[in-house]
Amino acid sequence: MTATDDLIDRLPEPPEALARATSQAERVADMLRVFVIDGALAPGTRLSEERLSRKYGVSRNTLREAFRLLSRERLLVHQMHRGVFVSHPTSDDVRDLFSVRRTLEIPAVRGARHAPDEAVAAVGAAVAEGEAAREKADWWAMGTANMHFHRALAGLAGSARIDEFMNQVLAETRLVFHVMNAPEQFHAPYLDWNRRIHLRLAERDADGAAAELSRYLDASEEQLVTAFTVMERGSDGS
Amino acid sequence: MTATDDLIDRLPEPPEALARATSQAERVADMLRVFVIDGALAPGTRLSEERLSRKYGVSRNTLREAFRLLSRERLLVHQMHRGVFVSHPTSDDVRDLFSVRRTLEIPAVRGARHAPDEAVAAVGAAVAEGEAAREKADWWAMGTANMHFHRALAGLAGSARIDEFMNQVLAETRLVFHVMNAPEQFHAPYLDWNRRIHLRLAERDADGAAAELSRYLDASEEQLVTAFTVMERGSDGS
DNA sequence: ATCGTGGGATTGTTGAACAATACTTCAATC
DNA sequence: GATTGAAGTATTGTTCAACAATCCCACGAT
Repeated sequence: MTATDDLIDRLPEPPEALARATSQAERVADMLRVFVIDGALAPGTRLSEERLSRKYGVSRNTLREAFRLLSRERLLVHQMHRGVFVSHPTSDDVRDLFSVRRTLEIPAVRGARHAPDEAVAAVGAAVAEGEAAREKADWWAMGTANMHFHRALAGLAGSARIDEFMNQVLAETRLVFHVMNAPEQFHAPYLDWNRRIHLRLAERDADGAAAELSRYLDASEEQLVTAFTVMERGSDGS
Repeated sequence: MTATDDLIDRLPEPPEALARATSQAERVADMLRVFVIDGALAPGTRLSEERLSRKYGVSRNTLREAFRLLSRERLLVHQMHRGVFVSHPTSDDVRDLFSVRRTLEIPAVRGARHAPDEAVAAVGAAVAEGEAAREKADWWAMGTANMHFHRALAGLAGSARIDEFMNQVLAETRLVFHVMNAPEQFHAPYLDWNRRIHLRLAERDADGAAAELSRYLDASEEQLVTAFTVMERGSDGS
């Protein structure tokens, strides 16, 4: 045990990125994930193995690995011998997604008394991001900011697994907006709500923030579900 | 629209299994999952693609698809150009797992007032299963029953996504017991606690049940983390 | 209009090949 | 004696081509 060893031991922890040089399949999955979330691939679209593998110059096997990853995130659904399709959430899914969000977000906010300041600051940053997007009337960016806001709320829990789960849930929630044609103005009314919630958090009024959030989620779910059922009734060819 | 159509519309919903004839990769994943959870494959073990594919008569490509599935469940970890290994959770993971379980289970129990009777009955069934296992001094079965108990608690929330997430969390929790050598007696003291929680639930005293559960989780985490840190200190060759 | 029955297209799985990377061994060096 | 450097070896990453299994669609028979 020399002095050099001591110094090396005191070096900072390795950045997470070091562990994983990304594989081709993951890169393909990342690309497709963006396509799905951004709506370049509409819900219900079938993803042909042959065409995609030719288009992006990867083998079918690699592509299939990417499909598996995204299926696990519920962004794609895989049907035996039929192929993979972009998920097409139903109103039941919407209800389930909100149920999950209530479960994750509200306890996280309520427990925010013990959350580190940076976590609360992340919430504030997302609010600011949303307001900046509203200035520019950039609806798509507003949706993204809203996602970041709720991700930051869940992040107050300080759990890596919850963070990951929440990411999936939010990605799926975004799909819901693509299923309905009227996507992004939905977020606009909620911006002020976001700011109120952050204000409470900043004052460390966790219960107040949680109560606001609860009402927020109720209202948002209500609005989405009604819009959704109307749409489902309409597109149902009976 | 004939009378026949009417009758067909009224037929029960399709059983979930119908949608998915299982693929080979999924079957392999199912098998490996059991191996990992039951401890036939110790944490840290490397899974050689070549040997496994020869042993089980599947191609490397298929095997790799199975690996991806299990990696997503955190039962295996994949390192580029090194292979996949059975996960080896740390005490940090234990804390995170309990954080998740608190987040999922406690709200589910607290909201159990509106849960259907069958969901509460499932909790009772898991308690009975555990007591039967204790009779026979079958520690492994007791662990399984305890898993079922907590899965049933999370099931009170009535969300498909939470059910799935909880399943993963519990599978991972089971891995934790394999990391420590003294695995299954840990469950024994908690059986009576389980029964108390179910009793409160049956009386629809949701808050009381949630309070009991909260104490349960605190105690269980405390016990596991201490055992774990002792062990980590020991195996750390410094 | 409904029900079989093909043919055509797509996915499921395999096996082999080669490239890229990590591990091991051993000699050279300080 | 311990560390470094440079082989060779083993394993994974990715692609490709082939064939089997299954689904979809269109056509014709009832």
